[in-house]
Amino acid sequence: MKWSKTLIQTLRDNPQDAEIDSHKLLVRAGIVKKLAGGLYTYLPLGMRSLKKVQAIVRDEMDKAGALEIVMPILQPAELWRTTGRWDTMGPNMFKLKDRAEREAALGPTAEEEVTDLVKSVVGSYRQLPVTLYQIQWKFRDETRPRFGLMRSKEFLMKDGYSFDVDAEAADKTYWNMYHAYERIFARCGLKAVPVEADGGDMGDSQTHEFHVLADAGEDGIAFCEGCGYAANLEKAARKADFSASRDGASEAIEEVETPSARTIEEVSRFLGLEPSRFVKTLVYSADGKCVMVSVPGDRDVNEVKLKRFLGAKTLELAAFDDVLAVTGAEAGFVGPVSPADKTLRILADISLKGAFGRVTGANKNGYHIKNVDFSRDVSISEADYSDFVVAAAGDACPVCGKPIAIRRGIEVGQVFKLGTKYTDAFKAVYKNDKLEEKTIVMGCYGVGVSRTLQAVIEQSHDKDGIVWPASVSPYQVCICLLDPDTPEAVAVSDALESALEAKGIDVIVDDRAERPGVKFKDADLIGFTVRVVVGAKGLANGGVEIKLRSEDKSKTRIVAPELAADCIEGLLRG
RNA sequence: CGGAGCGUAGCGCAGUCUGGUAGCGCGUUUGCUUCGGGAGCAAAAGGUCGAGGGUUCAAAUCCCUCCGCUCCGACCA
Repeated sequence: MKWSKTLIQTLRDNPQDAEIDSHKLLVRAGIVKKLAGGLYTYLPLGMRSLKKVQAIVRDEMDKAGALEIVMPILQPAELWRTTGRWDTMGPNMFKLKDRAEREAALGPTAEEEVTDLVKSVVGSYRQLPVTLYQIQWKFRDETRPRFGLMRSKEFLMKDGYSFDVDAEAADKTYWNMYHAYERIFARCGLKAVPVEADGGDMGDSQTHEFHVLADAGEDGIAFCEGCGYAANLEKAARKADFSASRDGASEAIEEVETPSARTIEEVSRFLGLEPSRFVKTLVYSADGKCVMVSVPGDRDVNEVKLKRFLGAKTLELAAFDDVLAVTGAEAGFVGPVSPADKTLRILADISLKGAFGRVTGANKNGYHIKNVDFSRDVSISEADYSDFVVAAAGDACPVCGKPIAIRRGIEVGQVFKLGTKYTDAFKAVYKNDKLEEKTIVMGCYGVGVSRTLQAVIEQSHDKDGIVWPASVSPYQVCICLLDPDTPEAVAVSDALESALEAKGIDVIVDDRAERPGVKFKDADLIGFTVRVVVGAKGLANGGVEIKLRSEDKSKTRIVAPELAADCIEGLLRG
């Protein structure tokens, strides 16, 4: 392909609406162009890379035994009402009506659609297991689209769904997909790490997210250098540290006036004590019923853990009036010691078990209590002490006890055991060899294809631009033809282009009437894996100049034109 | 949805406070000179100043309403 025949627009300046490097580079290199917030056009270069990511995903899914299909983006509302998600997904779905007032949604995912399909097609254990997948545009009405392709309203996703006879078979399928995912991301040139995650509304389901570590990532991940434990912060557990709980002696309770000091920060400054001496107490409404939870003053409540512990469908901070009613005080002065409502269930973080010498709210506006002893002053049942805080750097790893670190990650994929949540709702059953009806056991597997593209850039760029891995580079080779008016140079370039194409290597020839500097800058910005310079000066020196984008200028190889194609092939292979 | 900022040529911006001819850099087009890391000179094209309304002799500028974009937060099977 000749540069002059394609459509490439590069920009010198960073777009004013881009924040992170990969987003700036996507735009500057002419990979994508924004149409509106969260909506992007893939320009010719971007389309090429996107197709390469798709091809890798498709290849690995096929090798793993999955079958490709395509399902409609426009999904009837009835499907979603069957599982109740028409309402629970609520505003995250783009909903619309046709001229006959029939409701539908632009698919944000396709569990309902695929389960409905399988229910009608599969009836026998002989047809199982089966895994179906599609690479299809998905739509989510994000409250805040961000960072280019990282969180957009419309994005390309590979979504796969497995159907097995029982949990044991589903487990095998799960790990089969897990390993396929490891290969997919490795082939895209990404270092993606699988991390344990919370199953959310799916209950106790097992799930792993695949994360690309990057400061720009939106998710927090707890890591243990010691044993390799990795978990999403929503899920990450810790070995509770009791040391801070038991310093000092247990003294008599003492009420102190703390007017207008509500936050831990304010009260600790007011009383001149470390935040860790305090107990932070919040009142939540779980499925409409109030519950109180206490955690160390320097920690945050992990609502996902709390919700899971309670088995609640909904969990939110209790309304102002409810807090007053159950505790007798306004938020800021509540505590676990004798709240107004004697039937109020009180939970506390495991690290507070047996703790004394603590400061809590007094359930009386303007007052706190000192010297609280949890085993003496607080009425919490044994079972209601659990892990309710967000893991933090330095916490003890739940597996090996070494201190954990917190990193940021971009979630590029997730594998998930769904159990029978959807097959129950749709009554998707099969008959076993004894003619008994059994419910199909499901799993689902997602790859954010467009997000993966950006994750590659986020993980692989330098000050000059993108550094594409060969597998997803829009063109693997860029020939900078410095003298497009010199027949000898053109002949060398054309011959090399043909030789590379004959080897199945895609190549773009920069044949523009631009100065060398412009071509070098653009080649670096777009980041083609291999750069070849064909110019009169080089040819006089004995050949063409070949270098990897990832290499320094000093590594440039000068190679005779007839040997160049083989040399490049070798570089791309490895 | 709450808080903050922004909207002027394809891109990046100045001009707005203090109303009076719409500007700069990059890019684009043409010509000449250049030519190994974003060249120089000369000429040119390109704008409903986000939209609508109001005030005024006069509005990019002041007032009102709306729309869009970005960031922080909440949210995220």
